[in-house]
Amino acid sequence: MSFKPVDEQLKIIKRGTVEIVPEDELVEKLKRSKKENKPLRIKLGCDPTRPDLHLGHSVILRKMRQFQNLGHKIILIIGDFTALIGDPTGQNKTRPSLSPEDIKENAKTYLDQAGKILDREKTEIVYNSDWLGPVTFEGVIKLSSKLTVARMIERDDFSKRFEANEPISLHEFLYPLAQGQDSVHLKSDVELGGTDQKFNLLVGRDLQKDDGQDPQVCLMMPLLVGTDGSKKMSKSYDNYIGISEEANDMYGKALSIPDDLIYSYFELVTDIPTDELKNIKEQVEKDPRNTKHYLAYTITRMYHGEGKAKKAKEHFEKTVINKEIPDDAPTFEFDEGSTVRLLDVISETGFTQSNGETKRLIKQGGVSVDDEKVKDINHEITFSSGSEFELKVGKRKYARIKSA
RNA sequence: GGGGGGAUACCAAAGCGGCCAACUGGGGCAGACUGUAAAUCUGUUGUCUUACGACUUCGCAGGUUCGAAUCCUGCUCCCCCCA
Repeated sequence: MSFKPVDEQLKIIKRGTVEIVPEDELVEKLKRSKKENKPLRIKLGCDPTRPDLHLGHSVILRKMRQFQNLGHKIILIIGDFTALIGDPTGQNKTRPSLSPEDIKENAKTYLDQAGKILDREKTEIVYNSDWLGPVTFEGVIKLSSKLTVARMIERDDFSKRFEANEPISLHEFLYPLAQGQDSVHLKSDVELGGTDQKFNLLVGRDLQKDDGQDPQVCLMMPLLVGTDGSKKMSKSYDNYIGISEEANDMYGKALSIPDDLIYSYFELVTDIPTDELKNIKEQVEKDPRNTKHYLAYTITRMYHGEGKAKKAKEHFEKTVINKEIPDDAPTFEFDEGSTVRLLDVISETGFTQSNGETKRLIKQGGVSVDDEKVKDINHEITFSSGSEFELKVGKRKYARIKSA
């Protein structure tokens, strides 16, 4: 196959990147690749501890996909061995080690999800236990002699934890070495990672040099800011949009991001052509509301297709903007002629955790029947022949209740 | 090896014999508002009960006491300092 001209490739590669270390080496690698008609080896390590991928992960996976589209070889490392350590990056706690069974299960889930973004056929998948597993204790000692303690503890992750009197296990120091050893083993040309991975990626360069290899180029992508608009997108902050989420949730969550994130979301997580991004920038200024709807639509479309994306848009307009009951609200039936307390009706729907919570909701005006707020916790509903009510509990829970 | 400090609800962190279901902040939930599921403001945040109230909860197991998250004993886990 023939590769695109280097400058064209570079333009695609650089979309959204924060830093390429060093950029001129990347250019050299691309030139050589084109000249020799040999794809670059692009490496991404993934940690099989959190099987729920979200848009934050998609930033890097999409970059991998772009390399793939340019004809390069992408290699996905399932960090089944490194997961035994747990990447300390960005952590304020030691991660628990996982059992081999968990890791296997998680890796599968990971691949299923990553397959929504990557071309699975053209992706090489490797497990780093294959080469890290057989390393002897002697090998570990030799490897660990290549990094100093000073260099390790100057890292933010560690120094903060150290100052806060939080535990740092010795084995966590081995993580960057293990990850770097992956690069040596795979002879990678480029490794991708978030900006928080810079240290780990650079260790890979050092180890490769030490091994006499042409060192990898490190390409850092920004950490996507979550829907709260401040912290990085992460499951533990609950500010994420999962790539396996329902279309409706995806749409709604995308719409909840602050306006000043609209552009970067277009740049980092959508397939909008790079040339169109300029227009998007103008649109955001002129009409943030509709541009954000377009963003929500685009994201939903990428993972669920046009049809579901349109429905999600309608669903949002119907329930949130017009505050109507959605078509797919569940139905609950009660005996004809019976009189049931609202409290028990809600309990029946399973919308709340306890009666205490239900009462609280009612008192606070969070429950309405047929569009009318009910604030009396003793309110009763009589089901006569053919009666049917629309019940709304909290912001987003709807049900139809009727007699049967 | 020696010395010191700590374990409290989803998280962080007060409380140190009754006034504690437990201050406060974050988070969550709800209301108002809004183009929005954002921001902001307000309320709320153990279980059961219409309510009075009852019950379970402060690392684990016992004990002292009319009464313990608070005192004592043992156990488990964690952090710091010195060596």
